[in-house]
Amino acid sequence: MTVDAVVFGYSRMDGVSLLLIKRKYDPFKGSWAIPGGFVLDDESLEDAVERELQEETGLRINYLEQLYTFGKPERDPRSRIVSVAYFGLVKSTQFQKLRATTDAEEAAWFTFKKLPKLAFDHKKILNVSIERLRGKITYQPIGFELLDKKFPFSDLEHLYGSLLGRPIDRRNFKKKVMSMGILDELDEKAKSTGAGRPGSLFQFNKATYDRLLKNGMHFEI
Amino acid sequence: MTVDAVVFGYSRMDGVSLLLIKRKYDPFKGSWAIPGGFVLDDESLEDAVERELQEETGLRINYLEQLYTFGKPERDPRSRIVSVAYFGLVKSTQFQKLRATTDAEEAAWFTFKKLPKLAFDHKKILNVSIERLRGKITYQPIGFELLDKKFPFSDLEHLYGSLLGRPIDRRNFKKKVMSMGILDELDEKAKSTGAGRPGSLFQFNKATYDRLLKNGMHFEI
DNA sequence: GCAAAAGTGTTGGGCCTACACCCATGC
DNA sequence: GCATGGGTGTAGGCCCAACACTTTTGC
Repeated sequence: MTVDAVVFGYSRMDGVSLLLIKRKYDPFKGSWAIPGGFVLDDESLEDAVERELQEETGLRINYLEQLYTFGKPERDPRSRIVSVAYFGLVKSTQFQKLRATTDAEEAAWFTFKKLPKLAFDHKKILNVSIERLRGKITYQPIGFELLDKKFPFSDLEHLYGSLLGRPIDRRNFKKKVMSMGILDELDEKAKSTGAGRPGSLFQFNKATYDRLLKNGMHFEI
Repeated sequence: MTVDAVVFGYSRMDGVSLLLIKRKYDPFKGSWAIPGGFVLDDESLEDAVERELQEETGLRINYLEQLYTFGKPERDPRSRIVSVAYFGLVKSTQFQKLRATTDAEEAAWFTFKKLPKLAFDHKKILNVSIERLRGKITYQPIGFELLDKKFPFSDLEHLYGSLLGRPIDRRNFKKKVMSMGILDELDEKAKSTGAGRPGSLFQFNKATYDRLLKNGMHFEI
């Protein structure tokens, strides 16, 4: 029994990126792989994921959900190993921090366009994750988990645009999101990035979202 | 490592029902439980589910997908056992057939209103399944997997009505489903049930559905 | 003929899409 | 002042929800 964690991060520069580690031991020593490892006898699957991520990358994730369990008898060359894959998101602020420790020579972020070859069946696991992420952002407000606590509206727009792979109409998108009433507009402007007019900062209001959910509200982009 | 299979069936009489077995051995000997068992060393998780179902109930399922993996250390009193739960649907024709064999004294269908107390954490597994089923029928055409190959339109309507727990407008529902173009109307009438006018029979056209999917069609009820 | 279920259209309102110009800032 | 990105409103069309009477069958 192992757990693996497909962790996504986001930055305005690079768009959505994937967290990988370089394997320090055989099999696949030196290959890039999704972080993960064996589940201890007395820990839950979620605890195992968070422990492994902490050990291998030093990152603390912000959102975690179970993705899928991969159990083909031949998926690991050592022996029969079933892996429960999780799907995680980190806030943009955490995006830079990375620390290499005992189980991995290195950990790094990769954009989808510059992915290295992955160990085991991790490419397959990644594909399932990307599909899940793409699907899920349209009916659950998980996009906010990738942004800072306070963010300019254009960050959200760029995130959705890059994930959905199609241009988004700025006016319509903002109208739709704001009409849900789950974003608070702050009395604060983003600091200028050197070009263009700074926008207001926004903040996801989870309390309001939960309340609206209970009353039958339906998030959809 | 075990697998468990939450299997749903449907009949016009009883609505949606759940397949359970009576446990023949400890722990929970004599309790009703979701069918399942240990995964063999050289078989895939899916093969294990189908084998266990065949052994315990004699039923062959028509639709199977992975649901969730339950791995709390304390979920099984014997030892640390992680269970991959699957979610299955059987056609209405298969609904009656049941055979009790080696691992279970008995196997039977239960409606949600008459559920017995379940072994292990199976109640929790069931709840996740029901949620998945309710959610999924609105955006994937899995409802047809519960009906016969040929069915009167009202069966589909009753199925959706009972799963969604709200009345369905017959005219609007039929308009919507038929406009997707994934149902063929046959030159054949349902045999009379003793009351009311018999309706035409319909058949789900998977080939058409797959073709439309590729072209970006979006199933939604 | 009566009870039970199947079949069938229209309309009004709301929502979604398409679309372009001005504003604030840094250099 | 110019380049860059932020902010904003409207109109037309489409889709969806609401709604009731007639037809066929068994008894």
